[in-house]
Amino acid sequence: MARHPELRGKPVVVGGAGDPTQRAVVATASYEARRFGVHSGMPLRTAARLCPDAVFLASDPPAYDAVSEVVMAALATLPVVVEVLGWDEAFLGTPSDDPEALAAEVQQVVRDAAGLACSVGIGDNRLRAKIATGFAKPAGVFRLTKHNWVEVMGDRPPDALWGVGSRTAAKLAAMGITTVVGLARADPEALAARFGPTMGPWYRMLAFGVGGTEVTAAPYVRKSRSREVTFQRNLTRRADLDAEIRTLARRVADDVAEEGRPAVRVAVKVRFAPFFTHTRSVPLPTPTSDPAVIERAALQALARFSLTRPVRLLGVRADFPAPD
DNA sequence: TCTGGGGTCCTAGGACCC
DNA sequence: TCTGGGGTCCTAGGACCC
Repeated sequence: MARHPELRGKPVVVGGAGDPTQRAVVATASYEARRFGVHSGMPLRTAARLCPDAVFLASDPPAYDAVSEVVMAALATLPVVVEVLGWDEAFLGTPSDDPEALAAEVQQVVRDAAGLACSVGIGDNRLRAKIATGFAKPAGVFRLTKHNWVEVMGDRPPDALWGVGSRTAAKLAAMGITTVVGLARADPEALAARFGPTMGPWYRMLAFGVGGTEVTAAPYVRKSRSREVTFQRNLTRRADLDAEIRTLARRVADDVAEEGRPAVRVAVKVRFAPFFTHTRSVPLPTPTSDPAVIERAALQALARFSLTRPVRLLGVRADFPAPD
């Protein structure tokens, strides 16, 4: 909307190359488009069917990188600890007697710096602040704390919680758990038996609204770098697969070099038609950033697959050593 | 001819060791 | 003529998030 004011008020869908006949998904959509049922993650093709009059725009990551930097730099001028979460989100950590006033200040600072509106969620921990942000949209402010947690969240489905997705929600439903309150009252032993000793009890804690409060400005240390590509037409020839893996491996090697730390493992991801995804990985004999070694390892990993079905996606990932 | 790209974390099974 | 118990490491897959 900032780049194309003439599109304000119209249904706009952003994703892929902006061509709804291609294999790609919706990155984001204007509220006008959402009214037709369009949402993030939906195939562009489907979006075009639901909303044929929508304007389709290509995703432009370099532009979002640049604007994101402007926004995050603006947030850094505030008397808070800023923890960046991605292109368009950050935790701001601070005690405050008047968080709504601070939220208004945040919105003003972002508007001045980037000409963008934003939503602010206020919470007494990270989980509640994060969930509150959803209720603040569009461009509003919402406060979620222990005082209104049950009232706001109690009757909602468990996947309203940050960390519970559709798969877990379905498993919970099969156990008879269909609300946040129901999850809070669930038997921890039963949850541990179903989801493991870490995840089971953790889901129940989420239902109580329990979450960490620390916000850190410590620099982000990546644990892996990866590149992947979905082909517009499935690949079947082995020579084509090898060539694509070489290209991806070289891009990953560039990323590893940029990281300034050697990689210890290389993994290859293959998505077969219609949609089965498998991975194979090989440890590197010694930590390295050498593009030739990374490329050879990727080809080795690819060779471990039985490549009989058509391939719709290939990916290469390099892992960095785990911290001591 | 539905289903992106870039990440993180947890789980489970097998190998291996004492 | 039946094959323990405990531990660690490696690997692949699943789930989730932006």
